[in-house]
Amino acid sequence: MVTNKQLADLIFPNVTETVADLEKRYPPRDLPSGAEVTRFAPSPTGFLHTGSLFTSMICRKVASQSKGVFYIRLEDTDTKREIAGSGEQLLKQLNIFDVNPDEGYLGNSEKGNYGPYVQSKRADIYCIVIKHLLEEGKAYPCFCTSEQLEELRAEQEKQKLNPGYYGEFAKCRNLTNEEKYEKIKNGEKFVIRFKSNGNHESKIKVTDLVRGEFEIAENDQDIVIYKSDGLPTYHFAHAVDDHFMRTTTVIRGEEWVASLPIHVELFAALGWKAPHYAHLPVIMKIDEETGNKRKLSKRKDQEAAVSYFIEDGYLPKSLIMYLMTIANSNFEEWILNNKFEGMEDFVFSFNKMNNEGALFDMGKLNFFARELLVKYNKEEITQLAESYAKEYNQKLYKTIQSNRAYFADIMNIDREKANPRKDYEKFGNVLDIIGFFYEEGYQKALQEPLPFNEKFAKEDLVEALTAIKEKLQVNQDEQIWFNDLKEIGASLGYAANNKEYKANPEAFKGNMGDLAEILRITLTGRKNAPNLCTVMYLLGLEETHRRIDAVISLLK
RNA sequence: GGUCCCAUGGUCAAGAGGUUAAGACGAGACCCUCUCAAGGUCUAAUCUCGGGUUCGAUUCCCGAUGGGAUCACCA
Repeated sequence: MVTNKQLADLIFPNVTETVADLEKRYPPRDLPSGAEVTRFAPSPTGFLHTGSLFTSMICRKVASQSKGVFYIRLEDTDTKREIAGSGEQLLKQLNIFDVNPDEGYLGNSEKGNYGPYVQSKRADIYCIVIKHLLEEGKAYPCFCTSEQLEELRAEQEKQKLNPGYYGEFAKCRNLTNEEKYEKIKNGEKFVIRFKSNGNHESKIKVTDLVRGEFEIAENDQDIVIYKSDGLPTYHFAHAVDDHFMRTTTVIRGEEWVASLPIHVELFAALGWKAPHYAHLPVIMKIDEETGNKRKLSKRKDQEAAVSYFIEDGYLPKSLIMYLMTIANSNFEEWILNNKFEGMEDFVFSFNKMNNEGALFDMGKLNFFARELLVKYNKEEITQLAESYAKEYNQKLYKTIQSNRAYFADIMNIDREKANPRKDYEKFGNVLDIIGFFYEEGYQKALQEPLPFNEKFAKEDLVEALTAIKEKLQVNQDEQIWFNDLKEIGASLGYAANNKEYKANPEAFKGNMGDLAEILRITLTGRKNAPNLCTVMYLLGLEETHRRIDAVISLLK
């Protein structure tokens, strides 16, 4: 007769510690009442996903506002999918968004008394708990091969039964201890399964901080908790880690709702109190092919990777701000009332969260991004652009370096005034906007046909430009400058007074708008630009004349 | 397909058994104006459908439809 204990000893001969020892090693946290312990638990399988940023941002917020703890745990139990270095990468990107852990995995090191915070280093802990389950007869080794499991699945599908390893289909469940003992002795490969007592026909009530209370079928699957590679599966690691790390609130993606019954049963079998759960909606996007909503996909959507926003020169805070509007429906009004400042004072609450996945709205992100960028003064915005460019945009960096003061002046156009321009939402496209200030961008514009108004003959254009070149001075004062231009215009037959022009357009060559447009196109190559007085001032008289000459010769 | 969740303008959404059904982004118009941006004023645009309960339903209930999530020795 082989007892559970003997079987457990055979499987884990070196495990001597007990669950009680673990309880002692990881005592309840000493925190003020109401403090929440949250965690972000990524797998090191790639770069930070926008949805993960969303989740971790909320974890950070919930812990902070309750004076609790937010920690990071690396879930690296899937050795096949692991990408080297991505754990560090994740951490670095979180840091860019100011989502920093209080404890846990920190790359090369870790901090806190509830570690290790990397699952692959916790094998001994999982084994202690599994051994305990084995001894209690709540888990058992399973020797089924993947082929056998596939066959089983195929058969179940044929019979339209729920697929999986449960009830009568859980063959290894019925093996006697002697048989199990024998197989293990013979070196047969095995996994360890949790023995479920659940009934798929009955329902359990679960409570979710976002979704409220709802019913869901009990788990009846004998899920794998210990893989043949000696590492635990997610479900088991979740129960063990979040128990011993004393997590109070598990905040994770909606994709986990379906496995909640497993987790509930696991916690109950272990005799532990389950944490609170908050399952967050997924951020979506309309699929161009099907027209349906779908999860933001790293492969298809650039905005699924936070690196996209970083590399395109968005202020990290603007993404966070936008994400917060998805997180809490009352945030947007709040932040508007607070003039886009003091986000950390906003009180997040789960019941202000919609449990439907929102469509990612680039337009709204851009709105926040512009509002944020407009707050910086000349030196700050230049500094920001410079440090972005240095790391992510060499072309912009060279442009800035060629004449930093000039770049600063350009960025400062109509900036330090009551109603500043809001030209930029990110630094990735500033060169598209201000390129004409530079020789390269200007030359590029000259390659295209210049968009002069067709009502003017070439001779008119040359005449106007010649007069401007002769008489118009650079001036910082917009009024003086514009009066000068008016005078020139009047002498050429352009109406200085628009009402007069409108009353009798035939009497004039055009109005001041027409004349200004001729100059504008000449200096910038385009019909839209910041006010011409400033453009001319920044370009300088010499460059202005050079450009006028260039266009005149182009016209001839 | 089974199970769970969800359904208000283009998007994010507030809302209550009786409302002129908020607000924000976006769009359009006008004003300002050397163009653009900004700013100001204004406009258009929403309760998926069918039953039931009720004096009255967009709101509560049921069903349909649609959408989302999930069904691994992945997390």
